[in-house]
Amino acid sequence: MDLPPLIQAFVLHFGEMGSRWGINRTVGQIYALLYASDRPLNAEEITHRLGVSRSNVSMGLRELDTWRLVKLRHLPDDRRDYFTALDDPWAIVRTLAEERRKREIDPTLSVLRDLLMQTPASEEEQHAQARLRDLTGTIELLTGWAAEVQRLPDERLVQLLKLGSGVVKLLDAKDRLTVVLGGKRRSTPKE
Amino acid sequence: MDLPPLIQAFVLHFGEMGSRWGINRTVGQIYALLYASDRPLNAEEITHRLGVSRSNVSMGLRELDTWRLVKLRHLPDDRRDYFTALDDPWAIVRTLAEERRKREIDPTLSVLRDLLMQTPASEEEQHAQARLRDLTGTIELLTGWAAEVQRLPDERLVQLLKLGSGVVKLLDAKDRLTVVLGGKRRSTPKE
DNA sequence: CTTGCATTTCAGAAATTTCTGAAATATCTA
DNA sequence: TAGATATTTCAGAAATTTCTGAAATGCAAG
Repeated sequence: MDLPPLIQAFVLHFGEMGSRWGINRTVGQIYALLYASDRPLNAEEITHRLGVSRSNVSMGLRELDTWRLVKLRHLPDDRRDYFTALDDPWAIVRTLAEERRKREIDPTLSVLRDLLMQTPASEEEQHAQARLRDLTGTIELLTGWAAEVQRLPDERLVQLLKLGSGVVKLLDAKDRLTVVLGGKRRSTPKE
Repeated sequence: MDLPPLIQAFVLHFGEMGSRWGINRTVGQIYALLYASDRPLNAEEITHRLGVSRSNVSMGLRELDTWRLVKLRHLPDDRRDYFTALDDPWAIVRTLAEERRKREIDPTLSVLRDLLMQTPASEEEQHAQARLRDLTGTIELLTGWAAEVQRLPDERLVQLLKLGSGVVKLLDAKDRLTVVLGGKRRSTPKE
């Protein structure tokens, strides 16, 4: 591996962490390298910098492409493919959230819904179904929320995150206001 | 594997999905089995139900224990260990969020902060550092938010999730109110 | 069409992870 | 303490994933 120390440390760490997620070391390293790079790199350069085989880089780039985490570019008078990392942090967050939902959540929800349609053949299965119902409801609530938040413009998203748990105060304020002004019908807060 | 069809389908799916996360098939299956079960199970029972070796179950249970996803119990007049899954959906969400932060985010932040302290030895490293700074900021914002929300009681959390992107309306309303009533000083909205 | 890169594919090698059976350890009971 | 039962450990086997080099494919220019 042929990299300045600071970049190398970053690349190596991302390689390790990559394994914790569903991506392998090389894929993590390629992404880290592109992310930290000040210019687009071609596959050959990545190969030399990381010290892995050309074919491995090719496969890694394809994987990153399916994750929509890299962009392909071309430089004038050079017919090689050049790559840059998707590097806007909020774009990364959105992309990762979407892709992971597609790969991990959606298939699970699909199985769960299917199982909830079935008629339980025993007490045991009936109990299991009740548990599955719980789980499904929670996942639906979470992903529904994520999908809505996903649609907010970056600015709003940041605003929301900065507010943190402060939103709750807003919720309270809203409830009180609604009661006082006789707004939309809702259950009266007990506290 | 010796399970009623509905439960088996659930267990098999979780086994597969487990691989996408950092846990292996058996660990995923054990958790799914316990989650769907209507009573605590001992290791021997799990072994027979899943058709894997006793030692594999032992290791799997230990792993689930480090994730704090199973609870150990004892039944009267039986000295075997019995296990139940952490099954309250919100408890699961909280536990997973915490453990993943501990295992994935914290080490990364630690590396990033360390790299940000270093003096860049070149233009290239300087640019890389700027990127790392972006990334660090975003991760800190996200995890800070998560930590705050984590502290809310379940009820509040659900309330928040149900509101979805509706919070933004509240934010707007608040901004307008604040301006009108001359509340806490803040920059006046331009739009 | 042919030549000269650039990239992809893919079979097998290498590395890593998972799983097992046997032995070791721990714990309760008599 | 010995014996019975429960659990853990761990070295090596099995399975899976990752990586490589060589060959195949693609594609623009001459």
